[in-house]
Amino acid sequence: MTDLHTSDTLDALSFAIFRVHGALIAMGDRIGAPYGLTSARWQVMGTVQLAGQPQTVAQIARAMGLSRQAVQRVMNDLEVIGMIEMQDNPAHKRARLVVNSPAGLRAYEQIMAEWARLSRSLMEALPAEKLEDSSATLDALTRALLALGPPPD
Amino acid sequence: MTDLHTSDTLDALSFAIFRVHGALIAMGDRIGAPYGLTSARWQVMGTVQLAGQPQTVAQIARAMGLSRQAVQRVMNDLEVIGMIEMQDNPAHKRARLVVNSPAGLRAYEQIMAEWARLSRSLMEALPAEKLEDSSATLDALTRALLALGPPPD
DNA sequence: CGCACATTGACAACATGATGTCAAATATTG
DNA sequence: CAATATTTGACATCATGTTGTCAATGTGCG
Repeated sequence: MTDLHTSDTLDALSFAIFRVHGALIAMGDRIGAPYGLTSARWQVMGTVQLAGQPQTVAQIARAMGLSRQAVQRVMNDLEVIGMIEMQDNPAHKRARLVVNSPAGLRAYEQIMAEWARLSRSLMEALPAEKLEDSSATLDALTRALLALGPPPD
Repeated sequence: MTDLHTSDTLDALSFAIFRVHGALIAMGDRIGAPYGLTSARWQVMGTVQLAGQPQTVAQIARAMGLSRQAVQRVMNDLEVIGMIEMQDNPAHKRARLVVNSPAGLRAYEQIMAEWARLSRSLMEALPAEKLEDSSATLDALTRALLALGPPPD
C-alpha cells in the first residue's frame, strides 16, 4: 500500500532519538543531583577533565558542539558553587583557563562511578555490538544533516 | 589494561545521541522557519494530525513524552498565531480539544513535504536497515533507562 | 449519593540552549 | 608596523523543557 521505502524509517528514528535524549538527560540529572550537579554541569566538567589540561570556555564549547555562551553560563554557575576554578591564561588576558576544583573532581569521580555502574546494568540488556552500530549510524546521520544544513557561527 | 567491555560504548552512543539530537532540531527549525514554525511547534501539530481526531493537551503531551505544561505553552503560542484551534470538549469542561486550523494544516503539509524531500536525500546515504536497527536499539535503551529511573508524574 | 483520588489547565520559577551585539584581546595580512 | 579580521568574554533576549503548586473537573468506590 504505502511506500515503505520513503521517510517512515527516518521518522521513527527521529522519534526514538528525541525520546532517548530525554531519558538520558533525566538519568544524568538524577545521578548528579546528590552533588548539586545536573547533566549539563557534569558534562561540562567531564569535558574539562577529558582534555587533560586547563581549557578555555571556547575550547570546551567547541569540544561539546555547543555555543560558547551556553557553556560560559554553566561555567559561571559551576564557579559560584566551587566546582571549577579559573586560572589566568598567560597566552590571553581575557580567556582564562578552567580547571575542576578538588571538590569538583571528587564529585565528578563519584558521578562517573555511578554512571559506570548504571552503564554496566544497561549493557547487560543491550549487546555492545548494537550500541556500536547505533553510534556509527547516528554519527553518519549527523554528518548527513550537517551537510544539508551547515550550522552558523 | 582498562576494561573495554564496560561503559565506553555507551559513552560514545550517548555523545552521538546528543549530537544528532541537536542536528535534528536545527534541521527542523530550518524547514519550519518559512512558516513561522519551529521544531517543537510543528512536532506538536504533527502529533495532533497523527491522532486523527481532536486531542486534549494532556493526550498530546503523553504521546510525545513531554510534560503537559511544555505542550500547553507551545499550544497557546500556536493558537495566538492561528495555527491551531481549540474546540469545546463535551466530555470535560476544562480540557478543550485541539485541532489544526486550515492555515496550520497547510503549513504542516508543506513542512512534511519538505521533510520528505530531505528524508529521501538522507536515506540515499544511509541504508534503511541501519536506521531501523538504530531505532530498535534506541528504543531498547530508552526502556532500560526508564526502568532504572522511572520519570515522575 | 458523597467523598477520596486522579486528571487537567493555569501560573510561576528555574535550567538549558540558541542567537545577537559589543568591546577587548589576539592573529593575520599587506 | 599598522590596518583588518578573528576570537573571546560579557550581557541581553528568546524558545524550550522541567518541576512545583493550585483550583477546577471527572472518576470510582464505599
